[in-house]
Amino acid sequence: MTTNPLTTSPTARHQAGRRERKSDRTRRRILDAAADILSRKGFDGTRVAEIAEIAQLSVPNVYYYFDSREAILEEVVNIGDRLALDHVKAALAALPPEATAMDRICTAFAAHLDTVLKQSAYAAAAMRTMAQLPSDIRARQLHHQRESGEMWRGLIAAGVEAGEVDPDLDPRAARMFLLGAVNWAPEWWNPERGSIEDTVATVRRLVRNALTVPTSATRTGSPNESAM
Amino acid sequence: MTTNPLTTSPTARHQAGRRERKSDRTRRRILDAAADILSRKGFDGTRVAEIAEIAQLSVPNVYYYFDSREAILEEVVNIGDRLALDHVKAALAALPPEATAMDRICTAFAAHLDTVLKQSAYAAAAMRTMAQLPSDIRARQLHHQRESGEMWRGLIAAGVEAGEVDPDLDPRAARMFLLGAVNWAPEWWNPERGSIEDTVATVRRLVRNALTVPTSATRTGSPNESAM
DNA sequence: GTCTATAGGAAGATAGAC
DNA sequence: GTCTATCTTCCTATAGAC
Repeated sequence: MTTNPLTTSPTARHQAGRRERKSDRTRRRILDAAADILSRKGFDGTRVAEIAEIAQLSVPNVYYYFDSREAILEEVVNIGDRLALDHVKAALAALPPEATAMDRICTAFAAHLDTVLKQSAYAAAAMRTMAQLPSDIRARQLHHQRESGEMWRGLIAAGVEAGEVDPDLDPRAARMFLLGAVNWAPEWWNPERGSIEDTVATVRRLVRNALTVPTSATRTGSPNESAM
Repeated sequence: MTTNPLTTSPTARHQAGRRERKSDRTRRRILDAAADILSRKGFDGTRVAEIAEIAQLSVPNVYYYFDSREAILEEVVNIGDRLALDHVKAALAALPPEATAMDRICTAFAAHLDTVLKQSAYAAAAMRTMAQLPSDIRARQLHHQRESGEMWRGLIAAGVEAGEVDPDLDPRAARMFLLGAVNWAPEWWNPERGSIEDTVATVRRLVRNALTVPTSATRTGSPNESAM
């Protein structure tokens, strides 16, 4: 979970342990810079001149490595999507077989939060700019979104089947609300106000509470008691 | 809660029930268009030409009403912030005196969600572009943010004091996670996949579950069991 | 109040020398 | 591979007629 997130980049020619060529490192500096800006300023706010400045090269030099501004941003988003999914899958795979469905759900959200906060500006950028992407880029990443969607859906469904998740919750809405909670974190999280570990621990507890079947004693009336 | 959100706009000359002049209506069309685009495309993605197109007037005409593009967007954000806070306060004021601290918290989040989803593109725009705003605009809205911050902090604190909110949760992180969940909703919510009322009901239940002191039976180990 | 025409400048992208 | 110089397009904003 602490390995270099880009050794598995779609563009990496040589995989395992092989030392990057200078060209690859420059290309990567560009992507790193773009991911950083994209996650902070959004799609239209990400300027090639600023990417070049942070990556410490000239604007034309950026175009030596990429065909267009959009091509850079599309690759950032693709890497981010993949990274987020891979980290969640890796965290799930590391769980002992006796882990409950709820353990798996909490671990998945915790891993996703860890990714967008610490592991990868790419993932943060991908999550925070989804709606802003031009339609052609969105279309090309659709199959990828579907894969993540199915994973999250499956996790929650397993929890419901096991009787560990509150069956009165709309599974889709609950899933999206919790993903939103986590995807929004880069907006407010500040290392000076609390460590990543504490924040991740909070989200674990919050998710577990939120999804667990409540004891009737603590509830007042039906879920729809007052519509607003 | 269904009154026109802009009769209380900072720029409205005549308040209560007085009919708007044509000039005010045009001004408002511009703001409406800007709010819509801003909430979808972010600060840098909002173009004056597109505002003009949606508001059905020419670009120079927009500049007859506003000094600059930034002036439009700043007013949208200010209105949005105010609207969101006012709607939450109104919902809280409408609660019966016997409402518990947890009732108040759920009602507040429900009202906020209702605002960003249904009542106001202004509120959605304000919430979703906070981090993208130029620093001068951010500075001018800071006092406003503080007022909301204090309200939310107070609601949670009251819940903890009343013994209704899980004291093991970090209050700030929990508050920000739940606000994120709600602010993120415009990204995925779709009227065809579920009504606003159902979605609001889900968030009520989710928030109540998330913050309620859990029964020890449903927990496994300490909150920090596995650090990831 | 609303428009057509246009100034002025920023940003994406390319040419071509080194 | 990297740069300086430049082209082109798009966008903010203004001038000035109606």
